Amino acid sequence: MQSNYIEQLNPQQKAAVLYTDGPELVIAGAGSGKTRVLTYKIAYLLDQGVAPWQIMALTFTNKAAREMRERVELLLDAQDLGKLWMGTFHSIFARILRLNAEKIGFKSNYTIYDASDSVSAIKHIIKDLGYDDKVYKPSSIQARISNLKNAMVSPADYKRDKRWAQEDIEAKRPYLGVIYDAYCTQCRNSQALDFDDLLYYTNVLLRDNPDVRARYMQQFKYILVDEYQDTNFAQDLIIKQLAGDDTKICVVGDDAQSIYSFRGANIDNILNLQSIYPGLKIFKLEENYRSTQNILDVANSLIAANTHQYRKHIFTHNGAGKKVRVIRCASDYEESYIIANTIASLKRQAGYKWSDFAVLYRTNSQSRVIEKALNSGGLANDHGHMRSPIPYRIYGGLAFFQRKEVKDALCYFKMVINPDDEAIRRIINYPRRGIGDTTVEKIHRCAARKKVSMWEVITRPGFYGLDVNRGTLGKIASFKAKVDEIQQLDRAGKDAYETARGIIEKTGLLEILMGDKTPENISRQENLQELLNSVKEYVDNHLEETGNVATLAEYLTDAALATDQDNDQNADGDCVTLMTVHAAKGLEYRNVIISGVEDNRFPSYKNQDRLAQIEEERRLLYVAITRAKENCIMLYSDTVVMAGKPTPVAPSRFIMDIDPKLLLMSQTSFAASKAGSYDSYHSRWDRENEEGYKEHNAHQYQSHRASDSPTRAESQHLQAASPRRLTPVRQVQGRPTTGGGSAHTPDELHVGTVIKHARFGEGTVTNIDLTTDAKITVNFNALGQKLLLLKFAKFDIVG
DNA sequence: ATAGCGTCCGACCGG
DNA sequence: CGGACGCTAT
Ligand SMILES: Nc1ncnc2c1ncn2[C@@H]1O[C@H](COP(=O)(O)OP(=O)(O)OP(=O)(O)O)[C@@H](O)[C@H]1O
Repeated sequence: MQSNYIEQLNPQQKAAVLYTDGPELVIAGAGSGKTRVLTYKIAYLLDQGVAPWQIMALTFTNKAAREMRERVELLLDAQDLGKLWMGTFHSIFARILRLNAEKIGFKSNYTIYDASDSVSAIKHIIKDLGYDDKVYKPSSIQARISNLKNAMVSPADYKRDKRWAQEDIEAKRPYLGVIYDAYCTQCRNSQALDFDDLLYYTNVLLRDNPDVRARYMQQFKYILVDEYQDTNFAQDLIIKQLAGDDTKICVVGDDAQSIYSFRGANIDNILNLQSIYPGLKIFKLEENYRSTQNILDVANSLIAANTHQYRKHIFTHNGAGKKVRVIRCASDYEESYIIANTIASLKRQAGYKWSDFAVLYRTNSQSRVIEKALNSGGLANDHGHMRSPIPYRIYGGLAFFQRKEVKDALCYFKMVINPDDEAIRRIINYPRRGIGDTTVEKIHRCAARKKVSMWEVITRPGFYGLDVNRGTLGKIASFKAKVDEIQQLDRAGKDAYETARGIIEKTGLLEILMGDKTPENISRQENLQELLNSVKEYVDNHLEETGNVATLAEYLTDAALATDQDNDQNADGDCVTLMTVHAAKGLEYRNVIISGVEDNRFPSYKNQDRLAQIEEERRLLYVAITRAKENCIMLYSDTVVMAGKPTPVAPSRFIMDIDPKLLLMSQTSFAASKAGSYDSYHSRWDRENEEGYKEHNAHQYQSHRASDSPTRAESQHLQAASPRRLTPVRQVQGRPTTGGGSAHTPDELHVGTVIKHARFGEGTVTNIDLTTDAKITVNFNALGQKLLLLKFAKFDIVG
C-alpha cells in the first residue's frame, strides 16, 4: 500500500473519499477526478479493514472496467483483490445470476445470447409468425425489446399496460407484443439470457426473493458506481434494491456527459438520488486536472449552448497549451491521411508515444478509411518512399469472439454447457452433415409447438413427433451422438482448457480448415489456436487469483460479454487507439483527434428532430473534446463516401457553437481549391498556413481507390488475430503476458529471491507466509507489491 | 442440400 | 462499397 496516497487528493476529493457515514454523490465536470475518487476510495476502504468481497464497484464499458482495475492495482500493492466485485454491470450481475439462476427459473448453466444471437432469434420468430421483415426489421425490433427490458416491462406488463402497445401502434408495428412474447418464451426454453435479461432478471431475482436480496444487502457494505448519469431504469433499480440500511453507496457522474439515452439512460436517475436517499451527501469537484485551459475553454464554450444542464464551475491550473484546431478537408479519404500525418509529425516533433494518441469517431464504420491511412503510414515522402505503418488498435467493431470460426467454436462449447437454439442453428450443419434449412425449420417449429428447446426435440424426435424422413432422422441421430460425445469431455475436475481442447479435437474444427491452404484458412486456424490460448490463460489466471478451477461456463460468460476484444496482433505494444466517442467515455489521452465532425454525424442524421436529441449529440462532442490532455484536433470533410458514393456533407453545426476566438481553423489546399458551399464557415478560416496543410499536394488525395493498401478484411487474414486477455470478473488484471514459468515450493525461495513472473515481470520476494496456503509477497519492478498464492503462481527463479 | 453467383439495399452508439 | 439474401445449376 502506498502510504500517503490520500495526500494525492485535493481537499474536496479527500472529503469524498473519507466520507463513510452514508450515501454520497460526487457530481462534477469532466476531468475533475471523479473516477480518481472512486479508485482511491476503494483503496481507503480496504485499508480501513473492509473486506474486498464487501465492495461492489461498477462501470459501464469493458475498457473503463480494465482501466479502473489497473488504477486500483497501482495503489494497492500487496492486497488480495481477487474477491473484489469489480466490473461492468453486465459481468457482475451475470455472476450473481449464475449463482441464483434456479430462483428465476433458469439453470445455472444458462448461456448468454449476444446481440447477433438475439437479432437472429428475433428474425426467425418474425419469419415464423409470417410478418413482413421490412416492417418488422429484426434489428429495430431487437432494439425495441431491449428498451422494454431496460424499462422493466415484461411481455405480461406489455399486455396489461396499453401505453407500450400504443407506442408500437403509432410506430406501425402493432404485433410487437406477440414477437416479444415469443422471443422470451424461446429464450426461456433455450435457457438463454440476452444482455438485457442480465439486468432485467437481476431485478426480478432481488424483487421476488427477499432472502436473496437480504443476503446481498448484507454482503455489500459499499456500492460504488462510475458514470451514474448513464444508468437506465433497470440499472438504477438494481442499485436501489441492493442498497440496504447498512450499505453505503457512492456514485459519481456528470449530467453534461450523459450520452447513452439510446439504451434508456436517464439523467434523472442521478438528479433524483437525493429524494431516494434523504441523507445523501453531495460533493462537487471544481478543478480540472486533465486538460489545458484552451481545451477546457472550447469544451465549456460548446456545452454552454445546451439549455438543459446544471451549470458547473470548473477551472484548471494547467497552462493555456495549444489552441484547439479545426481542419477542413476535401474528402474523408484526404482527412484520413491528414490524421496519419498529424500523428506522425506530432510524435516526431514532441516526442510522443503512439499510445499518446486516440482517434475518435461517431460510428465504427468510420475506422476503415482511417485504418488504411495508418497502415500506409501517411503520405509518401518527397522521394516517393512510403512511410512505415503507424501501429494502431481498435476497440469495438467486430470483436475477436464474433469472428465466424471463433464463434463456431464457442457454439460447440455452448453445446456442452447448454445447447441453446442459436448455437444449434449455427453448428448443426457445420461441418456439413446434410441437415439443411428445411430440417432445421422443422425441428424449430416442432420445438416451438411443444414449448421445448430444439435440443429436446433432437434428443427425442419420436416423442415430440418430429416429421422428417428416415434418412434425415439418421443424420440428426449422428449429430446428437457427436454432441453427446463432446459433452462427456466436461467431466468434473476437468478445467475449461482441457474441455475446450477436447472439443476442438473431437469436432475436427481445425482439420476442416487444413483442407485448402488459402491465407484466410491459415488465419482461421491461427484464430482457433488463439482461442485455445485465451482459454488457457483464463484458467491460469483464475487459478492463481482465486484458487478455483475455471469452468467452461464461466469462460463462455466472459467471452460473450467481451464485446470489445479486438483482434490486432500488436495489441499489447505501443499503438494509437481508434474507437468511438461512446467507448472513450471516462478515458483520457494526451492527443485526441476527432474525425468526421460533420452535420450528419455530430449530430447523427438520426438525431436531428428534437432538442433533447441535439443536446445529447452536443454532449457527445463535449465528451470527445474533454478526453484530450494537451492537443485536440477536429476534422471534417466536404464529401464523405457513403454507400460507395461520394456525398457532400456540411460541417458540424456544433463548430458554430464554439467561440471562434478559441479555435484555429485551417483547410487543406485541396479543400480550399474547391470553392466552398459553406461560406459562413469558410469565412472563419485563419489565413495562416497552419503546419503546412496547404502545402500538401492535392493530387495525392484525388484518387480514392480501394486497392492502394489491403482492406481491413485482407489485412486481418494476413496476420494472426488474438484476443486481449480475458480475466475473470472478480479478479484484478495483470500486465500483458510474456513467457511462461512454472510452480514452485516454498523451500526454493527466500526473502530476496528474484523471480520473473509470466505476467508481472521481474520482482523480489519480500515476504513468505506459510500459515495457511503458502503465499509470497513479491515487490515487482513494474507493479509494486503483490501477493501470490504459491501453489498456483507461475514464475521462474532468476536469482 | 448446397455452392456460387448476381442483385439489392442501406449505413449509430455498448454490454 | 460490402454484407445479406435469393436464385440457379448441380
Ligand atoms: N488531485 C489530483 N491531483 C493530480 N491529478 C489529479 C487529481 N485528481 C485527478 N487527477 C487526474 O486528472 C485526470 C482526470 O481524472 P478522472 O479520470 O478521475 O476524472 P473524471 O472526473 O472521472 O473525468 P471524466 O468525467 O471525464 O471521466 C486523471 O489523469 C487523474 O489522475
